[in-house]
Amino acid sequence: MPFYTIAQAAEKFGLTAHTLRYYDKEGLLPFVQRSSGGIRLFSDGDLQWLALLTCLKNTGMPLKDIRRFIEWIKQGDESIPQRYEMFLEQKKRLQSEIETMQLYMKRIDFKLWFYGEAMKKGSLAALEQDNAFRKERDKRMKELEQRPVSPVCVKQK
Amino acid sequence: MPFYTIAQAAEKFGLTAHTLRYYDKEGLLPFVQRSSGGIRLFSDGDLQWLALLTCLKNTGMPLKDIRRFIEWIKQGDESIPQRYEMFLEQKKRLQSEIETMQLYMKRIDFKLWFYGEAMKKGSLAALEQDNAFRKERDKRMKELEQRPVSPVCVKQK
DNA sequence: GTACACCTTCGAGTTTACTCAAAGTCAAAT
DNA sequence: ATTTGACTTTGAGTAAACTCGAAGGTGTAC
Repeated sequence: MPFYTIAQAAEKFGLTAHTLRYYDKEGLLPFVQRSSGGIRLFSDGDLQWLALLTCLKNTGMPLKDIRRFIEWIKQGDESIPQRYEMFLEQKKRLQSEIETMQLYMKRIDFKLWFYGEAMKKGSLAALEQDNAFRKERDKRMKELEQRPVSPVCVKQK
Repeated sequence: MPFYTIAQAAEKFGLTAHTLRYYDKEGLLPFVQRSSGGIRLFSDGDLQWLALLTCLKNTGMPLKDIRRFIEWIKQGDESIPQRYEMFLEQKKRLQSEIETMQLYMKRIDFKLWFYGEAMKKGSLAALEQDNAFRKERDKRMKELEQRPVSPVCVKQK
């Protein structure tokens, strides 16, 4: 089966048909064909493109930068260095994002430990009585970085 | 020095004073004291709280969920299990986020390799001529996962 | 004592990426 | 042939998190 409907394509990437039509309107799906009746036909190549699109979008690239990338593709070979550069930047951004996420993970693990101890004791006041706990807590807190979070790009759902 | 101004506090977390005032208005800074003249005084404890706030926010928690967490804190000991549960969920979410980011990294590395090869050859048409390249490309493309993009929460900047 | 940066509140505006409603069209099944 | 349900377009509306401007108070340096 060579083609997918908009709903099938959307489903494969956790999007809605609405969203794909929006992307199309915004010029982000430049290669999708139409049937004689005007219905969008998503080929395997289009799904590959969608995989790349969602990769870029979900790693923090704004839709307008993706549009610029499409312009570069349309320009052909002369824009290859710009495209390389773009992916290099995106890699850097993603690397620093992952590192930041790992620091956040440590903070969340700390709170899990903290509330786990609190549940054992039954109350926060009781925890504060415990010298051994306070010492351990201070030690663990010191290991948490207080970092000035650079261009972080995680969004709320 | 026991207190920081709003601008100093903002700077430590890569925010603006405007944003901190917005957070305060939204009830997200419930413990910040004021001077006799009404000026916000950020203590070390407040900075700790800001570190946690930015951690939760930047790992995808909406401000309204953070507000709910504040309500739990105000309720005292009886809400400790809910708070533990909240951090457990946040940990799961962050883990899956990091895994997804690592998959995206593979896709970006693939494109870097691809455009790197293209730059060596000088044109995409020339690349397509090269049997060895096509074989290697197909092999690498097969290793890219096409799907697992569940509740991803990275945002554009 | 006045300049000046920084603080205040309030409320309106912006950005980004959707998200949906309405009204109509297409294609397969009965 | 009609019905069903997924598809189409246009254009308006929404949500979240800021972001800014206006008008005015505060406090320290010269």
